[in-house]
Parts: sequence; C-alpha cells; structure tokens
Amino acid sequence: MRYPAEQKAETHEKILSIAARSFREQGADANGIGEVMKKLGLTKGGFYRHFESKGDLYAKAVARAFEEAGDRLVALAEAAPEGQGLRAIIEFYLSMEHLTQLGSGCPMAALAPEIARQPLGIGKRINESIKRYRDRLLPYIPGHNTEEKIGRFFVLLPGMAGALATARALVDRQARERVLAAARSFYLKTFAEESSS
Amino acid sequence: MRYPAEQKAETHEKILSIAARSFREQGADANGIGEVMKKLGLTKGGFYRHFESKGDLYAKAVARAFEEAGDRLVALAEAAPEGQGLRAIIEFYLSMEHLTQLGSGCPMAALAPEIARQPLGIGKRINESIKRYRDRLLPYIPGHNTEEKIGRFFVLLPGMAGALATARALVDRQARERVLAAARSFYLKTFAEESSS
DNA sequence: TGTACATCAGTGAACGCGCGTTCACTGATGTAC
DNA sequence: TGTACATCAGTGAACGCGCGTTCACTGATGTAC
Repeated sequence: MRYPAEQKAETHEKILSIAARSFREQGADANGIGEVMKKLGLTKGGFYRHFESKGDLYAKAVARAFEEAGDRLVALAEAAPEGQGLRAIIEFYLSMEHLTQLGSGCPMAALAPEIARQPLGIGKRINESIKRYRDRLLPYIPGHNTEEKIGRFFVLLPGMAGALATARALVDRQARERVLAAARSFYLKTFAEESSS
Repeated sequence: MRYPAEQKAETHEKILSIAARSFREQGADANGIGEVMKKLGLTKGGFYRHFESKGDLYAKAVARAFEEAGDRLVALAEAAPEGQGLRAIIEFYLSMEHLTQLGSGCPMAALAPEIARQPLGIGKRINESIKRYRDRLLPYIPGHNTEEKIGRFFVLLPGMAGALATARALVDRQARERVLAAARSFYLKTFAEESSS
C-alpha cells in the first residue's frame, strides 16, 4: 500500500539512527538487516527501498555516528567556561559515562579496527566522516596554526580512543577506572594546561 | 584412523597459530572454524578434538597473540643498546611495518573493541593475557616503582594502540604515515627521553 | 616375535539457524481528468 | 466535487550460502597377551 507523505524520510532516518547505535554497540556483523528492521517494527524486505546494500548502510551509519559524537563533544566544549573547552572534552571522553554509553559514544573507540577492514570504497567514505569530525573539534585543540592543531588532534584523539577501548576490554570495574584516570590526568596535563591558546 | 604419536599436539598448535593470525587480521566473525581448519588441510569436524568451542579457541588464540606480540617487543628491547629498550619498542610499535603486519601485531590495536564484547568468562581469560603482556613490558617502562610503571604502561600502550588502529582506518598512505609520525615523536619525547631510568 | 584388540584424530554428512539480497505482490495515498 | 488510475513503501516468501556443533564412522597405530 502507499504510505503517508513524509513517512519514507522518517523510516530512513530511523534505520540510520538505530544502525548508528547498534553497530557501535556490537559491530556490524552482529547486527543483520533483519535485526535492524525488526527494531523498527518493519520487515527486512523493505530495507532496500532505503539503502543500496549493507555496505551503503554501514558507511552512512558510521557517518551518522561521527556526527552524533561530534555534536556531543562540541556542545560540551561550548558549554564550558572560556578556554576550558578542551578540558571538558577530555574529561567526558575519558569518563565512565562515555565508557558505558558505547552506542552513543565515539565511533573511533568502538569501531576503528572494523573500519580498517572495510573495502576501499567504504573506507574512503568513512575517511570523509573522520575528516569532518576532526575539523569540528580542531577549534578546541591548542596550536599556533592548523597544521600544528591537526598533528595534536591525531595524537590526542586516537590516544583517548585507545585508552577508552582498552578500559572497555577490561572486566574489572576498578581496573577500568584506573586506566581512565591515568589517561585523563595525562592528557589533561599534556594538552589542556598550556598557559594560553 | 589412528594418527602418529605427536601429531595431535602439532595440529593443536597449528590451529592456535592460524587462529591467532587470522583473528587479528579479520576478526573472529570473519574466520569460521571451517575456514581455519581448511587452512590446515583438515575438515571442520576434527576441530572439537582440540577445543571445546569457538569461544574457547578465541580465548586461547588471543592469549597466543599477546604472547607473540610480547615476544617481539621484548626481543626488540633486549637487542637495543643499554637504556634504549623503550625507544625501540615505541619506534617499532608506531612503524609502517607494524601497521601492515596486522596478523602478527599487537592484539590490543587489532581487537580491543571485539574483546570488549566477549561474554564475561572469555573476557576474564583474556584479561589474564593482558596482564601477562603488561608484566613482560613493565621492565622497559620508566618509573620509580611498579605502581608508577603500571600507570604509565596504561597510558602508553593504549595510546599507541589507538594511534595504530586509527592509522589503519585511514585509507591514504600519507595520512597513515602522518598519524604514525605524530604519535611516534610525541610518545618518544614523553616516555623515552627521561634523563635516566 | 606374532596376533588380537582398543584407541582416538580426523572425516564427511547432517542439524537448525541467520545472513544479504531479490521479487511478485498489496493497497492507501496522491494525481489527472 | 467525484471518479479512475498510477505510485511505491512495506510485506513475506524464497534464493544460495556459511555458520557452530554433533555424530556415526574409519583405520593406522599402540598395547596386551
């Protein structure tokens, strides 16, 4: 049957947002198209009215995930007192809250090795998402010029992503907290305590 | 039929070493038991004479992967001039060689998010492997006591793992090299240039 | 030393299951007249 | 305003496929006598 006017856009949007969450939570392999559509109350056959293939969904869902994570980090930085933006980003990124909120957290920490295994075409599309993520966070990174800021971004962000992913791989709550605390104090001291900028 | 005396141990060993490699290369989901046994020239039915289940293999193969990676890093550190052990470790860890050698590289960089998703029992077994890996590398980490060394280990290793995983997620060769170079100079300066220890 | 038998690593077919994708179909809505 | 028809989001069955696991079987070797 034909469905009400704006419903297609809504369904498309819901598929993306559910996939962006569940891919981060369990990886793409554990979330079949049937599973994603079921969470919407739909059947899997309809999926192909919205996306070309699972690979297409993957690229778009990961893009969405980077946008969501960027939104959150930028909002935290903007809400922080003058000059404290990076501090706010680091403190949240390396918090137990972020650790447990896998599904809405930074995709780099949740998916980096999986992204690395994608076919070239998908990989290129995701690299564009990473670049946009980087550019949105760059204003909060200290440095005298863009080049310097980019260099620091690609030390800080992967460093924090590795710390978060490692903490998540640990089972013991105290061990997780120790890893996060060590990384937090290290990155705050190194990146967020420069006298100016 | 009955097989020659030491063959069982050899087969067991080969399954482990192939799994340790291919899990790191493509993740556990992409490497079925049939696939692993096929690489040995055997059929999948025989797998269960050697391991209880795929989860059992996973825990043991990841343990093996941490041992292999530890062997390599320790050997590099031991071969380095006096006091240059950590420098040698950092330089190799953040090299293009390590980036491309996924299958024999550090499992933390290749598998951290996947490890985090394992059921509790498997997770605990892998945490023991991580602890052994840490203890083998601890002698090369600067610090006045074990506590300080452990704190630094859990900043340095996850930081490098995140940098390596991020570099692997990038498609462009120059972008990969830039990320590795930025991390290399940062971690060398921060951890391997203390006046002594 | 020679014979009878137990062992058990590996085989290959079968199990139920979920995957990604395709496709003929449905039928309420939007459009043309 | 009323009628006829085209559209197309979503359905549900089907496709070939590979998964993890089980199991009756094979047969060369090791062991007991």
